[in-house]
Amino acid sequence: MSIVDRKAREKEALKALILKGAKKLFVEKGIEQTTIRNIAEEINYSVGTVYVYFKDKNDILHDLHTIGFQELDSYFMDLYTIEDPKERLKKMGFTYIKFALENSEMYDLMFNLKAPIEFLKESENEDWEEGCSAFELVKKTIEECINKGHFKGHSVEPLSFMVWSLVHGMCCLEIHQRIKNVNLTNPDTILYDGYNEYLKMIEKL
Amino acid sequence: MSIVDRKAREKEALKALILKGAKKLFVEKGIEQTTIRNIAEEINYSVGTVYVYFKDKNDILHDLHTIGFQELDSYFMDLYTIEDPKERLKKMGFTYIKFALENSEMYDLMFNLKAPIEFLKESENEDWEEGCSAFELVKKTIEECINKGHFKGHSVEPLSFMVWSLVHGMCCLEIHQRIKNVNLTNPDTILYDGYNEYLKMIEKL
DNA sequence: AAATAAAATGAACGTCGTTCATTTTTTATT
DNA sequence: AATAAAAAATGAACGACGTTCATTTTATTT
Repeated sequence: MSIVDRKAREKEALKALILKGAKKLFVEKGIEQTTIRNIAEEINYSVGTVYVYFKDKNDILHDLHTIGFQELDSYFMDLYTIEDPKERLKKMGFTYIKFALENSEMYDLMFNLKAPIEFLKESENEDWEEGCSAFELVKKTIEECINKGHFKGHSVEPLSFMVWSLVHGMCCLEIHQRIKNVNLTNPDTILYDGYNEYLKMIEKL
Repeated sequence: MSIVDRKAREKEALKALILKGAKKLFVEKGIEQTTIRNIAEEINYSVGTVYVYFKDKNDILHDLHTIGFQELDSYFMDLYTIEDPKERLKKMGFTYIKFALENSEMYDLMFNLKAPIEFLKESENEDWEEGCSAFELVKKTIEECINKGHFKGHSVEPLSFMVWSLVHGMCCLEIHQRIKNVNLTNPDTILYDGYNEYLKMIEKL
């Protein structure tokens, strides 16, 4: 079975190569501007080959969105050492924003674009695993806070949704260039200033 | 000059007709799925005619995004009768979410899509007027709250940005189908529940 | 009625995602 | 080692996209 195994490995390797090339172009020139032909050319394969390994463009985008969540997880790694849940929640917001700014195309793909969700529907997949586990992390942290006596009068899920929305909203306004085009007294620090308001808010909850 | 005037009126009328047809199709089948050919067919004109009245697709999208802000303004009308600024801020969040849910394609165009911002850049326009005046409304309301003694320790602009981000984030997660695909105990009421957390938070600030 | 100006047209261009008959390469059999 | 069978890779071709512009149609002026 060694040949069969090698074939399987090679298939995986080429699939990974396509994804690697796609991601490079996404970061370089944006998702919208990246075509299947670009990707094929980037890795020196024909257009048809891409379609041997991926059903369609949504398939590629879905796989890349999964990779994005793995990268977000790696950003979150440092958080696990923080004992105090409230401190962890604060830092989580910072890390989340940091990820979004440093990987804006991937962030858009993960949380805004239709492609990954459409792919889930087409493949009749149960639910959005990547989003689920990410949200679980927020919920778990907030639940710990509540267990420690914080956030009196709040419910875990709705509050988690609100906190997620808050940082997500800041990231979206930033990467979609909606805040730098609004007249601000300090446009360069607004994200940092907004995050500080978030910290103050957490303390008051 | 009556003929010149009539010609000008007719030009405006046809431009409005194109925008009307475009908006109808946007709502019906989504912005991504709407083509210039569709729009031309919808209003019984040729493709070329659309390009006589609009520079390109971004031009149409920018004009529609402006119309969207006018519609958002009409949603906000009721708010002006509310004397208490904190009450107004609360209702503003509700109205904002209501608009986003009832006009999700327009909302996406106004606050997420690249087209309107790209059009601004190409036309070397000063800044994003529509976004500015909308943000001014939030800032003004929050400033009134601060003047009345609320939100101690917070600054107007950063807090305005945070509040905007909060409701914007909830709207984005909803219209991009990211919350209904996350395992929730009450997926149907999460937006309402999240908004209630927002109300509680406002009270604690 | 003829000449001029303005408006509308749709064929054509290059590019997109996608398909699939064909070719090339690899593996299995004799 | 030669041949047959299977697997992998290919790229021309299709329909649709945004966009352009020489041409035709309509409206206005002379």
